[in-house]
Amino acid sequence: MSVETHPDLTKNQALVFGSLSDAGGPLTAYAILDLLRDSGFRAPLQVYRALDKLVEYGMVHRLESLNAFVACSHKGCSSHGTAAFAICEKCGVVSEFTPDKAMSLLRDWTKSEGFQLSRTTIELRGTCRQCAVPN
Amino acid sequence: MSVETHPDLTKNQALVFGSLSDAGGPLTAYAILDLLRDSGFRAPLQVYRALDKLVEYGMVHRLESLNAFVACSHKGCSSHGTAAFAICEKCGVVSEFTPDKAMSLLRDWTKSEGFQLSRTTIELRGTCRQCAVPN
DNA sequence: GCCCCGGCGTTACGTTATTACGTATGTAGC
DNA sequence: GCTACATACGTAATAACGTAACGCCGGGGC
Repeated sequence: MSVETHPDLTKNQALVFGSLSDAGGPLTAYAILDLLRDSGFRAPLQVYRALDKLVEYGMVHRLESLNAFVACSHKGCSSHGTAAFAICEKCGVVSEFTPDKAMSLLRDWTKSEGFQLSRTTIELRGTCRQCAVPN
Repeated sequence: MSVETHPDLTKNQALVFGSLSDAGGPLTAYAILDLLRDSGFRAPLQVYRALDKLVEYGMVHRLESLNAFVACSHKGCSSHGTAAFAICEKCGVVSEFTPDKAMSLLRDWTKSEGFQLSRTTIELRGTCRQCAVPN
């Protein structure tokens, strides 16, 4: 169904990724830990180690302003640019998108400054269309 | 020397802002607490309360990816757009800039989605010109 | 067999942030 | 003056987030 996209996951990595996929939204590391207690998880480090790898593989993103993690919304997580996130402060829904043009402008700035970019965080906080009171 | 820019700060707010200004770079809340023990600070909450106000006034920015705070680099903190930050992972230097064009594109996205934007986080991690090995 | 390495499990600890409660001070209305 | 209210403050306790250090295990290369 999905193209081959990631280096085979270990059991723990698969469990953590499964939790995030099933959740369909952001989870904190400790929330994941609680979800996986029945699967044998006992300590935060088990979660963090798996998350580190999943982030490295690009299958999971870290939301810095939430101290939480979310499964990448791209099917199969094939190659794609830097992700940005819109986070609704009312309902908690997170929308991922790929602001290529904006990134290009940010990269222009880094080039002019001689700054070697390794990672970009773009997070928008606000209210989603559903939650914006319509009347 | 500086134009009138902020609603008079309370003693604690002034102390915290002074610490950040003097530091010339990011500090964590607990680092500020340690700096201000001699001034009578005893508990984290004293720092966090002051920081909340300073951020609200736009005089201090929170760096989400660092869990730290930095004084706004605009003199007098007069009106300005959303700030972005380039953080050198080698030397820790933080450069603030105002990516108006990129923000405009991000706002285009929010408008098309009906997302009401309240706050934007843009943080670039990488290596600054000084720290990039030149040979 | 032997070594190395990546992943794993566990304990303990460090760091960051908040909840809850009570006190002090200023100001507006009466 | 007095009350009512809002804002700031002080303190203690605790919650939430993240990491260091240790040792074990299993698989691959030689």
